[in-house]
Amino acid sequence: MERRVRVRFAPSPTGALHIGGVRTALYNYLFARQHGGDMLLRIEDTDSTRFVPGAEEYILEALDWLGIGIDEGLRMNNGMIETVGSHGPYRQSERREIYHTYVKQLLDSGHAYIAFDTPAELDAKRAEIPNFQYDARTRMQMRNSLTMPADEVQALIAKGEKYVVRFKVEPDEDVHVHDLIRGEVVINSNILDDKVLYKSADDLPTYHLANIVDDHLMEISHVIRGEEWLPSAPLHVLLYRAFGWEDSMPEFAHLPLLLKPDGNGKLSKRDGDRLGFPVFPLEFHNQKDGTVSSGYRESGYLPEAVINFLALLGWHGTGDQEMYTMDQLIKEFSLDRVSKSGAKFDYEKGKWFNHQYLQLRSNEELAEMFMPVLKEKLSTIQTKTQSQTISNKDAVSNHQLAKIVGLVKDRVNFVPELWEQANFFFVAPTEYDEKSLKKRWKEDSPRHMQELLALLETVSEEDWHKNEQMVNDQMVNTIWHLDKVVMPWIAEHEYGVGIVMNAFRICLVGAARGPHIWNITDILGKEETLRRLRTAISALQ
RNA sequence: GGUGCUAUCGUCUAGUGGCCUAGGACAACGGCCUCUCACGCCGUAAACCCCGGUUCGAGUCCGGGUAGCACUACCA
Repeated sequence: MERRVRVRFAPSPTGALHIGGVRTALYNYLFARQHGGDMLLRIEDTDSTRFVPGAEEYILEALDWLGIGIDEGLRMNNGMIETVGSHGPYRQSERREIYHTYVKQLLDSGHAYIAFDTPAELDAKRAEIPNFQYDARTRMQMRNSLTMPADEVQALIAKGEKYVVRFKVEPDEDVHVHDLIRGEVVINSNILDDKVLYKSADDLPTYHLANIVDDHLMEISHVIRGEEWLPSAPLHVLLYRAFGWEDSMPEFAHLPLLLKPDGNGKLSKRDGDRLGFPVFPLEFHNQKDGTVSSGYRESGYLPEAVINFLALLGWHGTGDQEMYTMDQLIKEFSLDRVSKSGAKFDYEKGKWFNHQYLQLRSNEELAEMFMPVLKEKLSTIQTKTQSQTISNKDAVSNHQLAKIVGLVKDRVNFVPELWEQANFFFVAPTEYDEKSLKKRWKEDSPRHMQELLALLETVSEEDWHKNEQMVNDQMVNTIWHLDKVVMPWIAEHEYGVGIVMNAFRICLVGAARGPHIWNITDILGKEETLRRLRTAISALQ
């Protein structure tokens, strides 16, 4: 019988969603879509002490931004959280009643017991016995319903004494876990401890119990999660068995971890701060500890680039293809092509992906994304210099901005970088790059510029922007009218083309950089070009 | 310490016993293009953790080392 594919992403609202978690969500999503199944989102908030306000919204918004769609459970819809599906509630904190039933079932069937040991007592035990483990060897020395008379247990509970329910792990049994990525994993139950399943202190189960109960009730067919869960997978198998659900137990797939780019170990929040790149999809303001974490979205990343980048960190298709759309990923993804070993987070590759996807966007789209950045930059300059340097009237038209963006986009990886590449279009140079001057500003340059100024003054406003496209050998060459004016003049006086043009460039840009000079003069216009020329001539005497 | 997982260029990876003189991509380096800086294009350098075994033949299978990582909570 073919079981309907139902997978879930079950984050904990303890802060911003880590990029590794995003990848787990992505793989779940790809798997669900490929099999025409359901992608669920469930919130695992069974640790009341670690709850962070806003984390849930953050997680849902991040997935929404990335295009990782949710079919059931909690999801974001136009900025509002909505719940869909008939297997709810989808927040574990709202499922207390359900867990009570199953805790009782385990207690009644003898698969679990009640324990009263306080944290302090447990600590003492750990200090006393090296490698202490609460299990078959030690549980009879502890304060629990296995060692105490039933009426005493009832009395303590009635008194309001805090207790936990522990899973009774049978010793010396080889537990087999079939993993879709790693094959058969066998672990002896002796190394498992009697895990806490439920704590009366906050009337909530722990992850292990809630996870099994929910996956069963929500009819999850495949559990795709990080490798850090592999060691507890045998416990989960035992739990399914204790409930009598082994026949409908989901399949497991444990994903390799995302590692630090330098050194070793799991990628952590700290690494982002330390190495200067985001480890979260969106910027997050943690209300609990007041920290702010940078995000991919705010850093100028395109969601499709983040998806592509993440997809290839631990998975690879059959060929040499690197660029994948979400639809292609859905088609090509397969768990047996997921690597077994951890992947160091290659931030440089991420930048490259963003560059690729940026080039695929239209100039108009990029201009729209760049507009807020531009406005902000211009306003800070304006306040700093009392608007002396703003040369381009007040507003830049969308059309004009798209044109500018088109000239420089191939040299940036991120939208905000457009400013560094295009700032001279909006602000006249106030100083001239020393290195460029040293190399390109010659003794004759002031005289050359003087003559060039005179020459350019003769060009009509109309001719200034004129150009024609020459097509030959599939190459499109733009011949500008100004080119036809200036080049003969250079040739006639036997000036060096490089010498004149570079000096001219410095006058307009302030440095030896930027797109083709006639593109610059076109955008700047005659008036502004000549003004910058005059300013430079007097400044660089 | 215990248990488990993993091991190909600096990084992500292709490789499922002969197609491997180990392929691609990022990064690095060099060249070309060019009025500049970039982009782009072309090229260079760069890896099978070690030791055994199986086999006519091993990066690929097996065993043992070694190393890295994860887990070892009334966290998830």
